[in-house]
Amino acid sequence: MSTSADRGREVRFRLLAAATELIAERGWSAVSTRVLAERAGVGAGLVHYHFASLQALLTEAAVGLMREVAGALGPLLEQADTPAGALRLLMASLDEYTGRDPASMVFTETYLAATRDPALREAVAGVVADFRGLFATWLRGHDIPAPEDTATVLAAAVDGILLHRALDPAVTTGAITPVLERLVH
Amino acid sequence: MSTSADRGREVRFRLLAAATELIAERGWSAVSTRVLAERAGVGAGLVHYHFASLQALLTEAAVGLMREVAGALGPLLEQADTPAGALRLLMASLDEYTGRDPASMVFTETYLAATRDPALREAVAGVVADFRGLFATWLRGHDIPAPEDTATVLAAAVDGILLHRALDPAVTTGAITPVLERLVH
Amino acid sequence: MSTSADRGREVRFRLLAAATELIAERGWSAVSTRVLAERAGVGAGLVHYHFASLQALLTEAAVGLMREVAGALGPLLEQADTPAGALRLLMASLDEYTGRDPASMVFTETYLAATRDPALREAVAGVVADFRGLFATWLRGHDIPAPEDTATVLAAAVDGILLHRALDPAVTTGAITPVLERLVH
Amino acid sequence: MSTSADRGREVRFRLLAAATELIAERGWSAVSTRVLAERAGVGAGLVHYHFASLQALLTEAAVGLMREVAGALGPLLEQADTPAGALRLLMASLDEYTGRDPASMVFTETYLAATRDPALREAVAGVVADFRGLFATWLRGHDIPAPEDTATVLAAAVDGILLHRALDPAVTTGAITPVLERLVH
DNA sequence: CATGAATGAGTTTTCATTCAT
DNA sequence: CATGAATGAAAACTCATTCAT
Repeated sequence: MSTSADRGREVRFRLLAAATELIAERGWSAVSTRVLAERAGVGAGLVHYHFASLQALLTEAAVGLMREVAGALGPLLEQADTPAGALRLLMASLDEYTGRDPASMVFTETYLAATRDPALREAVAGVVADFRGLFATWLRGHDIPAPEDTATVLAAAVDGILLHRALDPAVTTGAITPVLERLVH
Repeated sequence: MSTSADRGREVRFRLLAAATELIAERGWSAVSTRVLAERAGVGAGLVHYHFASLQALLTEAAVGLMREVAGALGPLLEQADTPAGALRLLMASLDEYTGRDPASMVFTETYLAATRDPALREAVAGVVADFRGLFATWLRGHDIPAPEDTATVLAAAVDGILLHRALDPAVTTGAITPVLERLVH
Repeated sequence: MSTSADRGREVRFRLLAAATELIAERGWSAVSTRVLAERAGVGAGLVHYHFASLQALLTEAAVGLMREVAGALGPLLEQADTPAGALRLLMASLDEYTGRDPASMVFTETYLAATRDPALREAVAGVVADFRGLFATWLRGHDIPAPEDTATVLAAAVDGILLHRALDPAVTTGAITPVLERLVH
Repeated sequence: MSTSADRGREVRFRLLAAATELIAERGWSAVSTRVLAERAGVGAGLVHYHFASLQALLTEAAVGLMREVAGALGPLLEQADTPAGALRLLMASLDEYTGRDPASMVFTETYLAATRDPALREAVAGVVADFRGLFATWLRGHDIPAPEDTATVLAAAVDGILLHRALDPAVTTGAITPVLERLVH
């Protein structure tokens, strides 16, 4: 019933949520403590009360979101019978992401920020490795040659597609899926 | 003979060169006029003398570099006989880019900056469209089905690979090329 | 038996000990409640529970240490037979202080802080007056002319030496003692 | 006639003057950019335009003042015929400093700050070494035994006296001079 | 007696841009 | 064509203190 600790948790949560929104809207390096606190509806001083630094807060928020999104691959693969089916399910789920939606933007922003922050890079690399590993295991179980490398290409293609779709909405899964299916025959 | 105008051109050029370096090193939004002028070896006031704004300078520099790099596709395709051969040449040229080198960084930085700057987006979209168009035409001439969409996938894959390779150097063209060849039989 | 009150005393003591450490390490005005509580191993809120203000805590800690150090003069003088002997004992005890050790730093930090805090100044002036008075009485008993003023000069010299020794370790008691002996024949 | 550069020099000068005032009034670590700019009557942004950091500005100001004050020893010694005479002149000039006046405060504040800033320490140590060296040379020329060590003691005594006089105005040169004369017989 | 979340003003520093020369 | 001083807002971060629990 300790309302004090509860309020603390609530504030932390709101800050993390505001962080993902703002990374998407303004870009990683344009998220300021001021706007962050304002968006979260808390006092500006609380940012550094709950987090060691702004970077630490952004990192926790971004990696959390990435893990959540990438974690959807597991259930998705369980529903698939054939590689082509899995690919179609993956592409279907990709339709939720326009390349300019919050989640897509956070992915790319974080990839880029990771280039300049070793701690962040390690965390992000972990998420990507998990995604690739899970996919590769499934592909091997379905007799796809070079399953590791195929997973690597598919993971990269997914992010590349989001990157390009942010510039050009004509990059649709409808057009792309038939081409990508060639990868899993 | 107009030494004065020549010096002006020289300063402009040096500023543009410094801009691409710094976008790569520090990230698009962390390039400041002071550092820019220092790197170019000119007075700080000159930035706004030669360019309307810092953003305008960054845009001109980044798009210029992108056009230059993407323009290498033409000569490359002229050397190729078969689609698989073209892919191998493309991958070979990709080995120059580690994902963390200046050119790669400028590409990703600019993709992201373009998300938030309409003028920049249009310019970048143009570069990408040219790349895709050139590639698609070539693929059509070599009887690849769905040449446009194949070019789209390949262009996206290339950028996705650079993005992932920045995080994990194990993403090598050696591993990836055989998989990508499936896209072009 | 009152464990609760005992714990309170213990916390007070730990805070005071942490305060002298931190005044020495960081300087009087750079001691913050957060670091203080951390060093003492107690919650941050306790600082203001046990002390009226941070300044009050620092004052109590610093003056306590000064009184302790200055109080060593009494026993020292009891061991001395001649003025020169007393001086040599004083200089020998001065060798414990390098000018950059915790006690020396607290002395100088507190002298300076006292300049701007009347309550602190009074307390510090009392400590110095006691030191001078004790020394002067002893000097008078040993037929040194102008015992008060001699004590004043010696007390000032001691602090001046610590101040200079912090900058230049070559200011050793070995070199200085023969000169200071001239003050007491 | 370049008013622009002149104004720059003027601003630099005013900032340095304001710095010594404020170090004396508030203490080294309590001088903030805001108050500094306000006192100097310039915009707050100018502090970091003209100086690399606040510490650099404080250092330049303090060391400049110390050199100026310590430099007065030379002319003073030229006026003196005997060691006792030199001491009396030194003490007379010391009467300008009450221990709580700007110059005295800057000296002690800077000694203390030098403890925690290597660059500052070196600069301050240089000033003190010059003072001691000049004095020692003069003492040697007047047949004082152990001239170096005597100069060391006198320099330390002078600063110690200022330190104690800040706490207790009763520490007058009138009382002290006769005692110190014993050092130069 | 103790906790730790919250506050709001404070800190140094960096910035793009303007403008007089 | 070029300089560099100036501006004013914004950045991240720290702080002593209060207070509900």
